[in-house]
Amino acid sequence: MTFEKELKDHYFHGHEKYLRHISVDCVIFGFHDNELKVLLLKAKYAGKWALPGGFILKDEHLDDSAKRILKDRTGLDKIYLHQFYTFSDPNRSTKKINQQFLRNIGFKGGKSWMFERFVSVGYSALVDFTKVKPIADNISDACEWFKVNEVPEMILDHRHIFEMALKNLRLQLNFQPVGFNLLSKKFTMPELQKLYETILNKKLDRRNFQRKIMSTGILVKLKETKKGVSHKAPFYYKFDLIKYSKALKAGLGF
Amino acid sequence: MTFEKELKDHYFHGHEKYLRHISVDCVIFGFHDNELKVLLLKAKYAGKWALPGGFILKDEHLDDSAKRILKDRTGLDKIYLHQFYTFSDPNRSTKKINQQFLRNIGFKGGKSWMFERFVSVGYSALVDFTKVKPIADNISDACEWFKVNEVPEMILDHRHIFEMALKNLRLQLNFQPVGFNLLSKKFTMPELQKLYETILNKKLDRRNFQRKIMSTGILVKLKETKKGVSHKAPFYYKFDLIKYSKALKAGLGF
DNA sequence: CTACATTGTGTCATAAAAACGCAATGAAAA
DNA sequence: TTTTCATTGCGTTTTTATGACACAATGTAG
Repeated sequence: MTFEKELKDHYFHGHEKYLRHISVDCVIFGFHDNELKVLLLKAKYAGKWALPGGFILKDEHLDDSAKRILKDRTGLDKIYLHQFYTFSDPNRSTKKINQQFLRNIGFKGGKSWMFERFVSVGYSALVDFTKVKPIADNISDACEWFKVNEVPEMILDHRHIFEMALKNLRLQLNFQPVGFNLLSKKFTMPELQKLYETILNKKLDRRNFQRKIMSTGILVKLKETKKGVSHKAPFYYKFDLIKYSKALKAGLGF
Repeated sequence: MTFEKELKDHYFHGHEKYLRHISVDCVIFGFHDNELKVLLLKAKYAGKWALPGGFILKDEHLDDSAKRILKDRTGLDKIYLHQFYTFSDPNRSTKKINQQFLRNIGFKGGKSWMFERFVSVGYSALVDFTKVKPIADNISDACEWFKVNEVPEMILDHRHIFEMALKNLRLQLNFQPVGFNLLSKKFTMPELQKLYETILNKKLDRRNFQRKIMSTGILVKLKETKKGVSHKAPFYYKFDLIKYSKALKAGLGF
């Protein structure tokens, strides 16, 4: 099938395959250059950026939809996604956007399930920036990381969805393996501290942070130090996953 | 319209009024006799208990749906509802239940939007037990409070939904006016402590609890004491709403 | 081989939390 | 009327956690 034919099929027959009125949007966080980032797609023709989102197969758990959608739209695979909120403002209609989109690719309007109201379920994920290679799908012009403090204009209520995800991330910090998911296997103490500072949006005392995080027992100090820094080389650490998961049940206390 | 005609209309024309595939379920908590309780409806014919739930008008925010549904099904009005999770297991089908229901009231099967898959959005609320008079609607046999540790068998995944709501309540305790919503205007210190103990599911030291809660400044001690207890009479307290809402922004720390 | 930015470890003062003591109270029992 | 008893209100002591800061150690750049 050609791209145009596929699209037309999606607009006029997609409701045979997908549930009406329900969609999923994913907020993907990464950490790189000591900055928290979010992964966005540039919607073709609309010109604005969007969260990777999609629709629900008729017999699919939303958790699985989120995984599939993320894979299809960005290439990211085997990512743990976490549902955080459902957005149901009746004005969050994709009708105008979708009609515009259809016109742009040469179709006249008509009736489509895609013009109807959608309630969107928000999922978020934390990924190891260095391990993933995002690839835009064919209805997007680009797929890029943005610093969370410098997100561009987004379609619909995607900015609101993104902000809720960020807020939720703060609440999760003490109860989910946020550090493990966002950092590489091994990392330095300043890197971990910067991650906490970014998510909590406040400065922490370097020495007190070290004492507190080490007292939880979730870290193992490695023999290896970071090379190529023009000052005292910091040690690498890794997570003790067993102690980490135990500690998370009670909460870390940051 | 007669009851039967209304029902038939709902089954075979409801989709013209409501969104397909989406529903709302409400978990209503109350506190009475030093016990946390949940409000359930007894589904007619099914014999099992259920959370008060319902459907979404085509142009309605889910927050408003939840309010409307709660009002219609239990009589509770002006209740602050809080969305906590969306349940999307593809097996959570109401098809069998609804077909049984139709047969029981004398209709043969057929095709109905009510037989299709539903994704349900969970809302929870905290109400002053003494202030509300729950009234069952006409598709329920009863509307009753149950102790959270003694909930009866429920339809579908309603037990799971209820348990998620209870779990969520624990997280809210430090950031939402849980005490204010669940207790009467005035209350004693042991009552407040019991509420915290029930929600947190652990014993607290009476003296340390008093000191900690008073140090937050959210309570005002009244002159009045509780009458008719065969031991030292405890004082009544009320919330200082301004200080309470300020303190909640930073979290109470329980 | 010195300068420099940064790390690793430690100390001290203070605040918060946990554990416990005891007199006061008010209805019920004697 | 007096005593009993469960419970409240207010306190103390001990332990633990937090915040603020000092200083030596280290790896590269100049």
